[in-house]
Amino acid sequence: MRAAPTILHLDMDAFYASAEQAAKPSLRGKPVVVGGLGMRGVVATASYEARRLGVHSAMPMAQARRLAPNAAYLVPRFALYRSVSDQVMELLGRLSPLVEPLSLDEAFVDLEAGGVADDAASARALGRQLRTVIRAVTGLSGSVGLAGSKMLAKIASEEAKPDGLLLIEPGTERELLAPMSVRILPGVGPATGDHLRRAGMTVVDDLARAGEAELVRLLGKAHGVALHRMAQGYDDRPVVAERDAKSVSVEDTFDVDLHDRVRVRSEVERLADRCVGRLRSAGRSGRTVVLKVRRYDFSTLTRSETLRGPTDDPTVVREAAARLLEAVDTTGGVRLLGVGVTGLADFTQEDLFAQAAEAEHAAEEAAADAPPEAPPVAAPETAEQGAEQPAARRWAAGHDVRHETYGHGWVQGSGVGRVTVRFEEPWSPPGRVRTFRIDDPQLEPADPLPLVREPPDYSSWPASLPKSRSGTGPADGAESSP
DNA sequence: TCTGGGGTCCTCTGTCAT
DNA sequence: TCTGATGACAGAGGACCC
Repeated sequence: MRAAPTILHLDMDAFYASAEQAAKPSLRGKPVVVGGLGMRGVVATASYEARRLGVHSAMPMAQARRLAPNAAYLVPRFALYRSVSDQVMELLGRLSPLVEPLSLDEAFVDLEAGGVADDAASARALGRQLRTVIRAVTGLSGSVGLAGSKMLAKIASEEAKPDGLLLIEPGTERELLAPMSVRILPGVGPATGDHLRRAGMTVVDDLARAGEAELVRLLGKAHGVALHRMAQGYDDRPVVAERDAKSVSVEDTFDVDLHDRVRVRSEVERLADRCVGRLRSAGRSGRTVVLKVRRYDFSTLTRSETLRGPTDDPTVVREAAARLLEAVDTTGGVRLLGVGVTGLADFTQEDLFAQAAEAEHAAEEAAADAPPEAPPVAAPETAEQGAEQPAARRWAAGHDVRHETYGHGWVQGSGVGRVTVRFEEPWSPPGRVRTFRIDDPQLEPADPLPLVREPPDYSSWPASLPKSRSGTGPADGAESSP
């Protein structure tokens, strides 16, 4: 364990939902739910207002609608979230060369490697400044955890949420963790939590007292040893700045189970092409092709095939996926299909058979591609509007539009040949709603606007702010230490 | 209530070579 | 030649995370 709080964990608060509220003044203070709007969608993020109504991440969207019928339901806009995330990561990068992003809204920073904080007071001051700067630059709030390890920094930011900062003083870890639920520890999900509960262990202290041998007996070597160490507050995992992807995969859940074997096969080929597209745009190739099938009863199986060398050839991946599908019984219906590639490499080594096969297939493909393929039952993110609208003019809920007369707005809803738009910008007061025909020529899709029109100049931060300043920071949120 | 999508890591089992 | 131990690897599945 380290002697000073040298790891910072930043977690943006209800990130997707907060970004939507920042972009859409009329949604501020109101319940907002972001997620898949199809019949089988789930909640990605709920605003704190929606959480108070019982809506939470991973909840089926149908259930969320029952709990919060008046909430705004929006599809995710990853382009917007990514641009905000880039701003935040750039700020973190000024603190240290070692920044480990966990997702768009979360990251670890090794403050020791950055040499920006040498004691608890300066770490706390830095965390406070960071929250202030992030709010000024992005318009959003984030919570900061400071501790001597990744695990504890993450627990600290979790405890600080929303919009807070928590520093765990070195030496207090064990005492702090002892009464917490075992579920607070990384790697303890519903299954392991249940397993431990049946063995009479519900809080972290139970694990620390149980001893390593008992946890290994219950959970296996790797998990048991790691959990026992973490239960005592030990975690020496380093902050890793660059992580290479180990697999690439795509999958689709269908609004209605697929029964037609021919259709299943064509979907697998489509997914294989999409997967290769992703693989190629990352400049990678892969050696093992994985097919994933979730059946009507939610049972999931995977089948994989390892090729003689890595490939980024769509024909090779398509054929491997098709071979794997042959071995799967799909009677009863298919709910989800996925195609992935693992064993990634930076080069390809096509075998001669595959290349020969590709040449053979070239002619067949030209013929097969001629008639347009039937569209999927529903693209998950546009399922709601999909049924009654032509593919060229889909207006997804929450997406930005521009109207020649009324300016910038966002789609509030659409259906029966009409689209309803609310005209407002992140810095305007709540705007008016107007309805148009879906093919109105004056209405165009638009790029998201930045959430802050004129962010203050923080280009010289953190050097521009005093390094050690404890107790005089802006009172913009909860702050504590245990 | 009825369960997304994109990942990572671990464990177990079977096969094959030594 | 047969047998068992061992390790590497592939394949499948489970759990977890955001």
